[in-house]
Amino acid sequence: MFELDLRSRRPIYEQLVDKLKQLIINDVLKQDEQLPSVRTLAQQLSINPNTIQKAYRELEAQGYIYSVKGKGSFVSQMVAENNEHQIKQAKDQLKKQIAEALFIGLTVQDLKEILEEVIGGEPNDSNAERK
Amino acid sequence: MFELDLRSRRPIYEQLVDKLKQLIINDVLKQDEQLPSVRTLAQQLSINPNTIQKAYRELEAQGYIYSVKGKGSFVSQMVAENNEHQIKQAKDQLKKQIAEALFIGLTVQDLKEILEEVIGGEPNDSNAERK
DNA sequence: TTAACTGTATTAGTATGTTTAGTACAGTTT
DNA sequence: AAACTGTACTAAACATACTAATACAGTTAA
Repeated sequence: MFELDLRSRRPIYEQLVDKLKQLIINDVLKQDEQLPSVRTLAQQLSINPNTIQKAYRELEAQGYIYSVKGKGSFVSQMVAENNEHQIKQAKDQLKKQIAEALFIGLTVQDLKEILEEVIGGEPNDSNAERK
Repeated sequence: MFELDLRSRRPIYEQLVDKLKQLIINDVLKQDEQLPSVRTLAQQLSINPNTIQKAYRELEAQGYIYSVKGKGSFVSQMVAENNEHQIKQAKDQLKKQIAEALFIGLTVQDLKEILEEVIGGEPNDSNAERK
């Protein structure tokens, strides 16, 4: 399903959270699609089921998936409600990131290109309402 | 000089690296300005000098400061040369971050505002050359 | 030269976090 | 009932972060 760097100083469960987020965001894993079970995925990746569970728990806490005992774990639909804190955090982080990018040498042109590139693949959301 | 959250799960030295980066990027610490010595800063922050040193070592590795034995640590001038890898990394990370921001509910309008906001405080760099 | 500063290195001990292993229990599906 | 699902718990191994103490080398000013 994907590759992990077991030798990295970055915890496996964090790598897992990141990879799965990307799959969900990029719509590779679609809404309500079932994720592999903790045991199955653990076997596929040759790591401990507890590590998978930790990643799933984190993803559930962040609202990316939901788990049902006895059934499985599924991709949840992202709702912009109740996310004010998360949104503010994302904004702050982006500001930092952009300032740092400029500092190390990216041009304003670079940034605009990146923005256009990412927006290109997204449905136009600029009329969306958020309470 | 700044505040640290000793109770955070985030390592102290990482918080230090982050704070100092921000000070350098925002020109609070200016080029060739001397940073507090590892011992002085350690005393001010009530933490171990080794932890400061670890942060300084990391900042030096990332090119933000340079240290001279017997003299001290100083803010270095950021050069866009030799940073191709770092720049590519920053671009990739920004793309990820933006995609995630859109996913959790930020609008394209939000992103454009953020970009304008950060660019506003920066010298216009769009004519800069990078080999 | 000496004293007091600077960065740097090393060793050891403690604490915390990550990962594995094993076991167990509850709910679902066939 | 059997085989799957998520979830919880304990114990041990291991890695990392941090502190503490000490030491050494280079710089600077008295």
